[in-house]
Amino acid sequence: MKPSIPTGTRDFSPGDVRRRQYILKTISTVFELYGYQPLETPSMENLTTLMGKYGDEGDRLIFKILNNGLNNPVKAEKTRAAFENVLTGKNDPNLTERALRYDLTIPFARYVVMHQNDLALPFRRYQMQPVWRADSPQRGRYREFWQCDADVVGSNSLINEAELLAIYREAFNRLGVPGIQVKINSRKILAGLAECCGAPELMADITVAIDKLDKIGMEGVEKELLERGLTEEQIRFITSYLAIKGDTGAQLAEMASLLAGSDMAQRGITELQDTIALHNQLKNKDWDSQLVVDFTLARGLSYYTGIITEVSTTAVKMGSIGGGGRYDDLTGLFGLKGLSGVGISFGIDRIYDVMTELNLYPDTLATSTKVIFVNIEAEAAPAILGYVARLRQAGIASEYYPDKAKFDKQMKYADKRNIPFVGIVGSDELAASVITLKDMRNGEQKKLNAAEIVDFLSKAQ
RNA sequence: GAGGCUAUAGCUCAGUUGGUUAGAGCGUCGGAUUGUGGUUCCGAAGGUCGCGGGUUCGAGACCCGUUAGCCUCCCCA
Repeated sequence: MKPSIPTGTRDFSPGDVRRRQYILKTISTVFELYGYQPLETPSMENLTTLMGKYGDEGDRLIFKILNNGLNNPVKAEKTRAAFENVLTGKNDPNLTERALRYDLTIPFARYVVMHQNDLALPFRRYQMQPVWRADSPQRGRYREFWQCDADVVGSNSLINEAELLAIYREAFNRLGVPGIQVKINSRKILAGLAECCGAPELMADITVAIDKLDKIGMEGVEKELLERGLTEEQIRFITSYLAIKGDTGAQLAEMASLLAGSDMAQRGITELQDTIALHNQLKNKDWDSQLVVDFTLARGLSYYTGIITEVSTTAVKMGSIGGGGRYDDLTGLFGLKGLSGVGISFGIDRIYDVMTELNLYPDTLATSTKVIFVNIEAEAAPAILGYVARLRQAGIASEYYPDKAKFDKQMKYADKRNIPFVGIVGSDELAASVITLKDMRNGEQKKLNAAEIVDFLSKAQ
């Protein structure tokens, strides 16, 4: 049988894992700097927790888990009825009642409601775990991928928004990803647009269409709006909305006058202005990313209500590598009303792909073991095991090639593993109680005793 | 859900209008070299040409079906 892995998943070899851990470590360090605490939730949730939270398309993409014990003859009738139910496109708990998590936000909301009595609000948490989507894979899209979320619940302050934007910029600055654009918009402005053109019920259709502006152009957007049931007059209004350009201040002022008829939109504009002003107090001059207002930014998830944000890079052709926003009543879905939240997410797999394509990792990630002792003289085993024990005690990663093999083969092994030093203890060295230490990068060799080798390798790069 | 492309050695791929026994590079193993890696040189192993059917004297190639993978749209990180 030819081994394979499911579509849209991948193996990560040792070097890959080091690169991914570097990304995760960099981001978690920034999260911690901003006071966020780690959280983990189960890979699977009850299906009822997830269904209906991500829109129709989202529901379709949830990976469901088949119940165990379906072959139980006692339940055969129920199971058959459940299967009929599923054939009509519904879910049935007699067939499936659990699913793999689709994102980290809904499980977090579920967690907050379940642990509300133990939490000190406002509660800031970060979470770095895989999520699963039953989507058909393509470039930058996987069925299993990692997200890295930071959310805060129990605070309405825009300081949170301003800080989360700062987290994006700080993290991508530390990772050294070029061409980063952090785009922001407000759901309230989008709602105001729908309101002002007299089609509040078509807000979703309008946002989906205008979100594609940079992809399909103004004509494409107009065509799509028409198909989605907007009138010519409404489309003209949306066109004038999309035509607003210039620097941030001017754009916001112009938008305020265009959407003068909507209180909702005015609130959204004020929130954007305030968020940017707060962010400007926090920002670091060294960050070379851009914070840009983008009125076409929509974002799919239906639960957002305030500021929304999305991150992309101009350096590589790739979809968004992060996104987030405010959701006023997320926990309300689970019975806890009046708790507002705001959060962001880093798409680790896309960030990893971008950084791999641009080769943005520090060289130091490659090294692991510092010295390997070759196995050429069986009698030397006790002495060498003593050496590696001392080296490890001193914090130096050391190995002893476990099998007696040809010298040549062991040297090739050390070379392939990129191990910088090789320790040689044959009969001569054993008799003299020394180690011949070879630096694989320049070929130089020297004889050291046990104390000297610990000292030397502690200092050696 | 709609459309396009691909499937040949462990990996990446070549294979001429259909013509003898299926090719390369990389990797693996052995040797040059039983106490010295990277660079060389020699040799070896490794194939149901995705699967099933059809056309043909003859199919890796052409046709039909099927499965899987990749890509685009939709949507998303």
